[in-house]
Amino acid sequence: MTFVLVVDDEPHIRRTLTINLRARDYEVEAAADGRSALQIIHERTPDVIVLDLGLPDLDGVEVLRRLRQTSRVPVVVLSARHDSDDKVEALDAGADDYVTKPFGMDEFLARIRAAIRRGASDEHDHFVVESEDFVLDFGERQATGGDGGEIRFTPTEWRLLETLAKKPGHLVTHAELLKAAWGPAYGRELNYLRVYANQLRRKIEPDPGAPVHLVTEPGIGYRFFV
Amino acid sequence: MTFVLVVDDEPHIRRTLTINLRARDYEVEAAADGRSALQIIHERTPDVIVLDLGLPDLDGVEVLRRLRQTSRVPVVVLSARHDSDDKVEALDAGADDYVTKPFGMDEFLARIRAAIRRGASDEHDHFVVESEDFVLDFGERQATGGDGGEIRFTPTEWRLLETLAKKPGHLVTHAELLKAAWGPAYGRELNYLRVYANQLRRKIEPDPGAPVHLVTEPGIGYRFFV
DNA sequence: ACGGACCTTGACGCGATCTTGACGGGCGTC
DNA sequence: GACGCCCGTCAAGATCGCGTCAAGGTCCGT
Repeated sequence: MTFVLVVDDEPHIRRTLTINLRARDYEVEAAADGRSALQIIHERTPDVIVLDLGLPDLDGVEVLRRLRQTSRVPVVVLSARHDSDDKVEALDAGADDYVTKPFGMDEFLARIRAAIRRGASDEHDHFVVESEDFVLDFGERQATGGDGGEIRFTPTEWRLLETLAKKPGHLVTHAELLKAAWGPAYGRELNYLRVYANQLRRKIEPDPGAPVHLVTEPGIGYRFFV
Repeated sequence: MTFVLVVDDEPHIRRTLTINLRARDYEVEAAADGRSALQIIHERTPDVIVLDLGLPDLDGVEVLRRLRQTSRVPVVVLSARHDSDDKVEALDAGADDYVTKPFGMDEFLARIRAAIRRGASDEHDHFVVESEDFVLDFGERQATGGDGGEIRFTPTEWRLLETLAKKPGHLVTHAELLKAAWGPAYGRELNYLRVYANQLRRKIEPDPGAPVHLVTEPGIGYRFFV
């Protein structure tokens, strides 16, 4: 089921969008302000987010920026403002699309479909990785050790592990990992990677001193083996 | 350099967009009809495509459909029609964004940036060189010997090998190799090359004393044979 | 305000890698 | 045959990248 998050402070709009989306068999959750939106996103990443710019607490663009630190979820921005500068700002902050109120429902739904289609490419969200030493369930965000005990990961550790596990056996460069786990603004903080690679190894490697799952490719990046 | 393809039958629009994009340091190519657009795409995939719907030969939506059978390149559709149905059709055919003429250049450029940002899903060049004695996978940075065992190369060795392997059979001069592997400041450190050519031969030549893959051209440079 | 979980940042040691200089051999020229 | 040029070979020292650790700092919920 495709999961859509609608963020708008006007109850009327929230209601209209929710009803129309539910009628198309989307699973919809609604938030009235930025904080609760970020909260929901943290708990469960939506497949697409509909975001109004004029929010009571945080600015919509600010929500977008924070979101983009950690995620690539498609975001369709909604706004009453026709001002071109606002559009530019939102798009550069990481919005995928910008729809001006008032808008036709058909067009809106088509843009949502387009956004979901794009997002679907890199998120095989519900996949599970199993090995002798651990089971990683990326759909449920849950990990089990070889002895059956739960392994706990921090959000950043999990994001790293996920981008590595998406391409088992393949080289993933430093830059790719930093972008995926910390956001597009990070590119040179190699020490972060060293610290986290270390932490991951302690949790998934039988012998962290001689890693077999998380292998480093000197000067380039890392490689994950199931 | 980011490569943008502009497809529009109106010379005036083509010119305006090309000039504005080039001013932002994009590499731009323009096509006036659908067939030549598909031709260009076939030769070299752009990072983003700007596509007008009203083309003289093929319909824009048709171009989009054919394109989407083979590629996921971001496409920004341009149209004079405000009609909602057209938007829906284009978006469902695979467009990433839909901009209605007339539009502000700032907004247009922001949408282009957004499209490029999404499309940049860091896939590296995936060229592979195979011979009896080894397989070199430059996308994965992985090398296998004739016996199936892994061959390990240091970062500098890879850079050298890559610049040589890009032109199999062709002469590559000392200066080219030094610039590619060590940077533009290096040009006279021939001894580096000797040391590394030596190391490479030990790893890829069946008989390092009589090299067949990495051949030296006295006084000029080296030549790589598959 | 307090405490805990998490993220950031700097320092340090070790091993791999790079740099540098020296030496010897093949080849052509004088 | 002697010399110079260019290349291959080797090994020692310098440097770099990585793993490791621990001390703040930040953000959150209680």
